[in-house]
Amino acid sequence: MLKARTLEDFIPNYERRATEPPSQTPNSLQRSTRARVKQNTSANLERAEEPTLHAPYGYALSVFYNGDQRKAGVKLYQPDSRQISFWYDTTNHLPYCLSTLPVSQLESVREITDHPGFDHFESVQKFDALADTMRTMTKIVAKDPRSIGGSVNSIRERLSEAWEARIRYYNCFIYDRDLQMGMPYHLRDNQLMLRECLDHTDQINVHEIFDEEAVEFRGYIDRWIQLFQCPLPSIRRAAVDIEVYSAVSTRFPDPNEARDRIIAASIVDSDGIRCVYVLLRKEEEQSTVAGSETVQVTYFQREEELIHAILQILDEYPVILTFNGDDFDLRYIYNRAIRLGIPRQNIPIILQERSTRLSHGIHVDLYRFFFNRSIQIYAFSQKYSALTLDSVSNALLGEGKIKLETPISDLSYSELIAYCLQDAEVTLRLTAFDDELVMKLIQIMMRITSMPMEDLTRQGVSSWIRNLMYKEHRRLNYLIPNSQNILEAKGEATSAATIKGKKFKGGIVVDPKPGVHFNVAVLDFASLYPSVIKVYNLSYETVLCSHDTCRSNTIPTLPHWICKERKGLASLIIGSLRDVRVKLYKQLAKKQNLDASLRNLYNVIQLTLKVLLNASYGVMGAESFNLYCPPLAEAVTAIGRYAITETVKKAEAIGIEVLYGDTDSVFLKAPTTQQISELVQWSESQLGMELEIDKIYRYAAFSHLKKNYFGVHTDGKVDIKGLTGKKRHIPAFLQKAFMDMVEVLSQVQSPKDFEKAKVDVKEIVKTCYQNLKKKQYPLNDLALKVMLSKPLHRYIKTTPQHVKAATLLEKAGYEIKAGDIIFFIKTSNELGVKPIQLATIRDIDTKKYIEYLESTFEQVFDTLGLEFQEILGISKLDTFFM
DNA sequence: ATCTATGGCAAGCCGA
DNA sequence: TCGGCTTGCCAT
Repeated sequence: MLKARTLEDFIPNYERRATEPPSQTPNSLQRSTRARVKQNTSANLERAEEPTLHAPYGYALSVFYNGDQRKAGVKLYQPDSRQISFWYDTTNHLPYCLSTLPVSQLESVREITDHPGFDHFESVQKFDALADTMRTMTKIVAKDPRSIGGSVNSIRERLSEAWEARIRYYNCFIYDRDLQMGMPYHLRDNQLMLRECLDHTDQINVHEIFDEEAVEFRGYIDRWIQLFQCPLPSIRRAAVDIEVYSAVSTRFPDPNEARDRIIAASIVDSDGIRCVYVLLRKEEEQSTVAGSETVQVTYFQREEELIHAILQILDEYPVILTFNGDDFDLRYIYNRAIRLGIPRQNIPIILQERSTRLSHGIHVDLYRFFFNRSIQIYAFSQKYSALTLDSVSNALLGEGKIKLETPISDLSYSELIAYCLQDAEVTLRLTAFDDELVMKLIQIMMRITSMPMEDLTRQGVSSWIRNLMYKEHRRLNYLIPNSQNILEAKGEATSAATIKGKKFKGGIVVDPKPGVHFNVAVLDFASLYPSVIKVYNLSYETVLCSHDTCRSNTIPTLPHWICKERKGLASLIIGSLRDVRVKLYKQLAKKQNLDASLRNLYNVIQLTLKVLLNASYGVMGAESFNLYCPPLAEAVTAIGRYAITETVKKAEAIGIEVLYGDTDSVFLKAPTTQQISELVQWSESQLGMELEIDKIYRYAAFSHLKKNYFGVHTDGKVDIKGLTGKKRHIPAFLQKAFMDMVEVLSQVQSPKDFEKAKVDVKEIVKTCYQNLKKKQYPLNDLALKVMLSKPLHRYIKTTPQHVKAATLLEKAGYEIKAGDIIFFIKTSNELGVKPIQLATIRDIDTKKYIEYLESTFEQVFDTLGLEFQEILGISKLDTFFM
């Protein structure tokens, strides 16, 4: 149980200091007093009542440092007033770093004691996990964060060795005060107090599910459940989008220059308010298009007025959503406002190097959030690949941007209004669909990682996991090691990677048995790597630990040993998160007797955990991760390889044919129920890991290639893995023909159905071939679509075809940047390619396309016993002379 | 200032 | 012409 240290036990952090002198901040949750951008009549936005003392709680969304007050501040979202309120630190927390030198010695270092920001020294005890010993260290406390680090004269630059000196101050504050981001707090005597809130815990029988676990582990489980069972507020928010006049339509307006006028802005909020502000571009012009019942349109004669109206909106909402507002919309608004002479202090926007923030509310740039690879892959199963508002919204909402035929600057007012409004509309809806899935995901992830909303939505998984781990270090009084300390103590990886250039060996892929197989069971380990980390007590401090007595506790195939004396932090954290996901929330999400909205919530929780867990092993092997530990990463994969090879051996030993396997799965040919359950039980008892049935294929087809197969579920749904026909970059006509074939194959019930299916497939390919020869496909369907992963000039070693095409585009005056998807066709001219914008149907190289058709279908024909050439009734020579 | 990992395939580039 | 290498996309 959690009784040893409950959430309340951490609150005295605040109470203990209640006797200290009151700060200059008033004793209440206060609203920002900067109401300088006064309400404009153009927008009919309801303004909530001033918060009263009877609405005394708010959800911690963000923490920042206020330089004037020299204090950390917290932005809280009050569900009652639906506004942001501010709380400033009353605990006198100060920035610091640590040194191994004793106070007595440091006192004579004048470079530090004379530093204008120096405050005092404190002798502290810290647990050094790498050495498994307590250490006496000196806390060097400063008056402000910049005195610790961030300038050339900072204290950390004057020390030969500084510890915990590169942690942002507001994060340090969060860790030390155990602030639970995303959780509700109320105020008592100007102290922040965590608000009690456990919803629906009666449905969770924690004791039963996690009965066998050790006390330490149970503590983690209980803490996670407390975070997840607390209600999530629906946050009042508005999406904002602007349009800028542009004289040259292919040029993107420069947000740093902000030379051109802002001609429209749209605001769509979570209460259904939809407004568009439009600039009248000719003197004395009258508004030409009226609003409607659902859209309020306001016309402005002067751009300054329009900008003031936007600034008011930015200051009004607790959360402002944009799509690429960091780099464009908010940056443009700021610079344009400056250019028009609006005083800096009247602009509630804070420009930073890579992000743009708001002084009052919280700016969430959804582009940054959806750009996150883990979010793309694990939360949204790679449903979108191009990182544009149009692509993301089409994939997730089934609705995209309005297609434009004319440049923005030539649109009529009504067209401009519709276009601009749609952008804000879909931006808001990206956070609203599926019962606010994205907002919930963000809030849950904030609770797990203790990160402010702005940082969480902008930073990647390594920073999420770093925050999670750091906070745990501080909670347990562990010294946070420097990257270099870990590397010195643990060394590099010892296993040789299969792929040249990689640092260590990864997962195993079992050679597939080619052919069509009926009744295939796919078994896999539920979150293999997190399970390995949990079961084998893996963490940077437990791998190759300092105890001689642990050296006998080795792991398969590696010389590494694992600590037997102490539980590893990563093992406890990742292991408990894994268990909470697999044993609790995945089950709850499936429980039919629960209310649909509750099931949905539980599903978001398990999805959020999935996102985090899937990245948890990867960061351990990433040099950029602050707790980078190569022996740990390779220990994880080595144990993973052991688990899967032993499983294959065991399956074969009990008479099951293993058709294929990849990293954490085995594909079994027609196993009996009894065989499966024997294997599952063996895994549980011998490996300590849960092997489960992932899916059953009516039939699956393999070629001789790894990571290339398709399987048809019992309900006819088809999985296609790795086959070219499914890849994003191949021409649409091929994708279409391939999907037609898949449809035919999904109908196959038994071996005898294949004869009919083969006839249909032949027909599909034949039609495709004839259309190609007759050049009957539109150019668009023939384009290859390849992403430019870096700027053109960075392609040094080779010049791939999409780079060739992009270069032609650039010469033709198009702006080309990294991340763009280049559409090009294969041509018979010397270069071999042309960007689609510059090509006509006459340019296409028919022979090349027939080759693509062949290679794409050949992957499947291999397994079905079909011949491409034979289908077309032509010889190789024919294709050659075409 | 920012960045999860390795294994595997198709296609094309490019130097020997 | 061959084979190693680069690139992009995908599997897990």
